Amino acid sequence: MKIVFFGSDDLAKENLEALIASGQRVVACVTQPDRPKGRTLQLSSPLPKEFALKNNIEVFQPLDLKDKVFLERLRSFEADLFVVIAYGRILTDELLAIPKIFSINLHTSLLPQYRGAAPIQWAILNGEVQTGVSIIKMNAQLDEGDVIAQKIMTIDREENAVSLKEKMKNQSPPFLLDTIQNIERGEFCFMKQDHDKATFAPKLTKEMGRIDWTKEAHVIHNCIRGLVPWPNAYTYVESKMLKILQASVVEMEQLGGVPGEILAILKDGFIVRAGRGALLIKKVHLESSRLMDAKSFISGYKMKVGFRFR
RNA sequence: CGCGGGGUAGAGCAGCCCGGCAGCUCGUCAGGCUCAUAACCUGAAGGUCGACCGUUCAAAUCGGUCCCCCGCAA
Repeated sequence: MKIVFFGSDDLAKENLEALIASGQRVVACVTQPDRPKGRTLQLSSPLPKEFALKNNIEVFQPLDLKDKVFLERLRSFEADLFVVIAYGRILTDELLAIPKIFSINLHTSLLPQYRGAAPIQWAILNGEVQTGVSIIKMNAQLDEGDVIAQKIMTIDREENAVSLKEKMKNQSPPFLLDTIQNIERGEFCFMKQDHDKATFAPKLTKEMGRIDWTKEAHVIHNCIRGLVPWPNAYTYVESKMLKILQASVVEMEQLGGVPGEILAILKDGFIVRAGRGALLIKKVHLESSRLMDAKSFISGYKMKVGFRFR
């Protein structure tokens, strides 16, 4: 099939790669404009762009999706299908109407749950034990289109947003290819989403990462797991921000101390009291320093039992 | 010219302001104590103080140039 691909991140790039490898005719790739990135503010390209160019696929990075010239160029490909994965913008009806069959979107949740920008992270933040990927027929409303296929995936107890996304990068391409083949053969149906059951996964914010040590240990743990690699769960050591990148919930019967206090220092980390339960902190990243294991942090900064994080 | 922190033993840091013996916690190795141990005691190994240039009797420390890492902001 003739496909126009829309996507901007690493998950998109994996799927684009799989589409091309499978022999589908990807005729164009639409992605976000290059943006300044990093400390040096150097312009950087979305991952799918690089990949598309290497494969001699025409790349579009429109600022305005209603731009007449852009729309005309897209029409001129006479594509069968638009495939949209983490493109980062809502497509208009006019755009969605261009392909001969329709436009599909691969979304990283079991819709109607977790519509929006950060479904992977929110599933973990809420302590879900399963999530998945959905392929829907797109309409102009955000993640509301009819479901064509879904794949369920489990979330392990120690899974974090990075490892879960990695799983999806591995498992979504075959799922996407199968689904496209089914569409090609006409072997598919639409399942309406139950809009009453819809939940939302809005963009993450920096503030969400601030650890409230009076919360239950597993809630803080979900925050640590769900907010990597950005914005991360963090607390403060005096005036310096300390990101906590990896931890596990510790079952302890009797807890002394107050929330945020270091209760013990062990070989593989240190234990901090939460509102209920405690956490074994394993990996941290102190402001201005680099990522380090918790034991190194304790060694270098002379942390002692009884120290209290704020 | 966006703001800021940093590079010192295998890891993490102090020392720099005010130049004068290379330090701390952890790890490693050897030995001791112990019913035992991740605890405790004794000892040891391990360094181009990011690189180069300059100042000085003397530079981790002062001045200059460059390289690399990180946080914020975007």
